[in-house]
Amino acid sequence: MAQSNAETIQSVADKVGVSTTTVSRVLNGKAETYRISKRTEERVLQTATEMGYIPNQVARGLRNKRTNTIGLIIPDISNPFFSTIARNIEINARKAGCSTILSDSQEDTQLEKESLRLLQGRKVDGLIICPVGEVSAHIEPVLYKNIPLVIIDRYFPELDCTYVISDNYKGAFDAVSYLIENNHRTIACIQGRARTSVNHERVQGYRDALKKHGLPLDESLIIGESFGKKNGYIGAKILLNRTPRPTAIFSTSNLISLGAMGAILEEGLSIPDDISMISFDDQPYSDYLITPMTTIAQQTDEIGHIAFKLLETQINHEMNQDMKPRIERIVLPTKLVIRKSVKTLNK
Amino acid sequence: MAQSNAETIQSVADKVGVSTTTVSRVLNGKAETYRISKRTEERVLQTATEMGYIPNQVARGLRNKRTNTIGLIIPDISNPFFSTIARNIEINARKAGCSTILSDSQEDTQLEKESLRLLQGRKVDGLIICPVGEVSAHIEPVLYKNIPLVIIDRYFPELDCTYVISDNYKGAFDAVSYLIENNHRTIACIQGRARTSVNHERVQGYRDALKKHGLPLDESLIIGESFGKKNGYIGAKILLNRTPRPTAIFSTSNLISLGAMGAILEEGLSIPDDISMISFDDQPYSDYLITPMTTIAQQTDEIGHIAFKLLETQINHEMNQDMKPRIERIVLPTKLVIRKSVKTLNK
DNA sequence: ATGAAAGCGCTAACAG
DNA sequence: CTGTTAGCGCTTTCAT
Repeated sequence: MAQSNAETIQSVADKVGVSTTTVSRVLNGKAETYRISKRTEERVLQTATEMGYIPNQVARGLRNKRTNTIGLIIPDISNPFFSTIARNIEINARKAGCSTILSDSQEDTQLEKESLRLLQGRKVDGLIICPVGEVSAHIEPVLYKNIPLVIIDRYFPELDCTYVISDNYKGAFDAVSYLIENNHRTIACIQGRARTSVNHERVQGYRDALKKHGLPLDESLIIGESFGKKNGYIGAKILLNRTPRPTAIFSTSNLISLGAMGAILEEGLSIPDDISMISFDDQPYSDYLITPMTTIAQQTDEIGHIAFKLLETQINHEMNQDMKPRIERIVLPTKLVIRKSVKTLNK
Repeated sequence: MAQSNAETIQSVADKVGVSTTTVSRVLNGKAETYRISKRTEERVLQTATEMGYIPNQVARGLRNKRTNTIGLIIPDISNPFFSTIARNIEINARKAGCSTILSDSQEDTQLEKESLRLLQGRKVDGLIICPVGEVSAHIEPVLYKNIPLVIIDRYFPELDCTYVISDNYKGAFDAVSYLIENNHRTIACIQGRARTSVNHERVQGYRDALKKHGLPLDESLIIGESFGKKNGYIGAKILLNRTPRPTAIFSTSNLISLGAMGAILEEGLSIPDDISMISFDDQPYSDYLITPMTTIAQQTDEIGHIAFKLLETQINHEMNQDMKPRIERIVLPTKLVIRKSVKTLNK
């Protein structure tokens, strides 16, 4: 290994002239418990520092059956929505003395499955997964094995598992209601990956908002198949060439919106004069877009923070052989951030 | 551990009725080498699969002195510039059978130092660091210990170490030259974190472009102290209230630009009519900003890809006790992406 | 107040 | 063609 000549507890013990047991005890702060003399303790501590001794966590992990490591599976870490969550998870994990192994599933269930196996092999103490989200069968075994697990962003109704998500239904409902209140009647929806909870709930919020306000539902106004930029572009292209053209687009992700903006500009149209837009996911740049974007903001910081705390709880229960902590289902409220991308139409 | 009751190589061996050695050999694809009977091989393989056996990588790591793990230290994983790089590193690492331990240093040298220690304790096979970048003393020991290391984005002239960076000097030089060619004469520069190579070179590119075109250098037009959004806001605020007002701002990062845009809008000014802007870092949204931003694009995908490949080379040399591979200094060209944020002034 | 020895799960040297 | 044994670096039981 790169660090093959690294110091070991043995080399420290040799230098001080004590046993490895003593060194281990001192280094783990158990000098008191084992009534090790102050003098010995100090010498061990000092020698370890002098030698630049760094405990081998791999060996500790093997021995202790606890690696102080968590696994994090994310569909696309380059998406700022996910990277913000990842950041918060990592920062909280580290504060708790945990390292984070990152795995980008590239929105591919097969890769997600492999990651799961990989991380189990690495004996992570727990897992936080933002699943691709169409199927959950490969995640069930994790549950059976009692590996602490928290799911974020996309959940599975059929899976009895702690999760932290946004209130996607209400977020969408609020967004579309806002469009309707501004007298929009032909409202399109560019959806993301079908058969994910996130998409399902956002589209359901869209449907129900129309219904609640007594508007007809035109299924052909719901279009799209992924949360990516390209899908937004294609979706908007199609929608813009419909007659009558929708007066507003509800976009179910930040990247979809970017793609849709591309299409709208390309068609020589402007937001909100020719078409209004409202988008899921607030971003640092939302204020500075050609038309400052009215968005549904999610509490990304909180998602990461809460997810780790819940995982930590599970891990501690597991280690202490306590009975399993209760399954938590955290749904965080979203917030409508009104900017300039929605025009008030005449009645 | 969460997975305390997981299958081991022993339980597989027991079930098949062979020794652990045989199981290990089969599972590591060495059945041929050790001339293990086809029948035994098949039974081992099948039994392992049936039992859902997953090799314990912690134990393997300890035994093999190779963990198939790399450490990645990044100053802010929520910044899309870094998260794109991280994504490419993770994807390439995984292809090579390596897991990535992520550490967010939060632009804090002290945390970076701690991460370094942590990752060494975890016996990573190699490290990719995007350093905070002001000092390098804490990184030197890594080099002494012959731990494979690749530095990205920000490097240290005094450190004899492989790195992958962008041609920041030329990028900045090109950007400012472009402004000058468009007849700008009072050009401000909002800089990032002082005493980082990235900042130094970008500012130097700025200076030299002015010089080359025979323009005077006004030090008071160089302002700022971090790569963050807030710094951009403050910097622009100050610059806009100068008389005469600069006609253009060269912004040294994507986040600085966002902050600067905020200040410009707040002052009721418009880009590029009242003030031109050119910014380092191309982003998916650059096209859709209030004024589509003219940028210096870096090859973020390549940075991650190359960094991992170079690290892999070092790791393999290290493992084979070959002589050390040569230190590589990769400087990737940047590209000027012209959009609408720079106005051509009258001569 | 301290140490010897066993063992976490795995691989490799050596032995047949 | 297969198995026995030692040992990676650490913690902990048991012993003194």
